[in-house]
Amino acid sequence: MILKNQIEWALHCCSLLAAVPDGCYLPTKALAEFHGVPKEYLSKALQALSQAGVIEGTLGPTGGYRLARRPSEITFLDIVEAVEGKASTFACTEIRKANPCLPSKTKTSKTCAVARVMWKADAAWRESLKSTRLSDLAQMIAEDVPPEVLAKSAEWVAARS
Amino acid sequence: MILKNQIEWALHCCSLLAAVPDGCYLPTKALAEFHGVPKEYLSKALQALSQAGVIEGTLGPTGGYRLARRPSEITFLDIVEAVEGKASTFACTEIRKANPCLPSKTKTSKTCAVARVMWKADAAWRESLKSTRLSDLAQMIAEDVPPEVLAKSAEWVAARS
DNA sequence: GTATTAAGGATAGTGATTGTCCTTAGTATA
DNA sequence: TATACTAAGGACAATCACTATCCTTAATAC
Ligand code: SF4
Ligand code: SF4
Repeated sequence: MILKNQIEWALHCCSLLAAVPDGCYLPTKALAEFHGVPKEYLSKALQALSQAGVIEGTLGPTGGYRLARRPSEITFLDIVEAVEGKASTFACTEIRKANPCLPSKTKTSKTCAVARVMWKADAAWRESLKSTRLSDLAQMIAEDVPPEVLAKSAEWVAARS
Repeated sequence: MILKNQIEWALHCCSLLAAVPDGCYLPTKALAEFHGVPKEYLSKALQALSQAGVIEGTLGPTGGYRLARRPSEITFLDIVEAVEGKASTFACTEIRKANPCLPSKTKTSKTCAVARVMWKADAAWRESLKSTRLSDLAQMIAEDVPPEVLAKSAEWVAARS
């Protein structure tokens, strides 16, 4: 079980979109080039983000994408769920129904204990993702990346917005 | 992204193995029949659990599996990691390396901020799984399932141990 | 009108999950 | 000792989700 690689792409793209000047848009082409990933496929992830209302796109030359909200109002969970979906990572196939000791007049009791525990863990994962915002990420990156690289990247983005 | 169905099987099997009388073993055949899943494939999950030291098997007639430790010393995490592996659910392909503004003399700084956040969420998920033990599950099930079904199941298991 | 863009449908290629079959070796019982 | 039963595990094939590419359509700026 592993998250799709689009998750990594989406997170990085949102991080980069946070550097786009106000009122401007950054096209898919630039995002794909910056990260060295296929433009066509990255487009699918961006479409998912757009549908989820995390980013918004506009057409034409000068078109592209920008964040739909301020970085402080976008969480990792928003991005992950846009690409990966909101469904729980644990799927229950109700194998308890096969229990030979279960009378056929099954009163379909509430969801079983196993599923409840797994769903609780899933919720803990999502809660953790929800606790980090895009603005927090920008701050972490600012501490990691040398200022000159950061400035150059911002310039690179601005030139294509 | 979704957990493999063997996770559900493994959890249920461990739950059932907790009902095996002391010194006895329950064979794969019985576990598969009880849950209505293919015996051959379930066997793979049980082998993984065995290798992880969660359960232990023995050969011959009267052979089968039993828990390797007391239910209070087996957590959901033990079972999930035995089947699903210990690797993080987030894989980083280092796409930041493609950044055109990054000088080639990359000093491979520490793992990036994005990965750190994702790994932290992964850790929260595992921590939640770790907090529930097999003995807790038995208690939850005892509250959910009618006593007569519970007794009949225990009888069913004992007859095949 | 032309160039550029997002949106999205259609369709392969790839790889992991799922499932089956078979062999090998250890164990209990008669 | 012979037999029946078991776990362990290797070798596949089938299925399905993920990855990737290509193409069409519609909106926008110039
Ligand atoms: S017992 Fe729980 S996890 Fe198992 S099949 Fe039933 S609902 Fe699903
Ligand atoms: S920035 Fe982090 S998540 Fe992105 S490629 Fe680099 S290490 Fe991986």
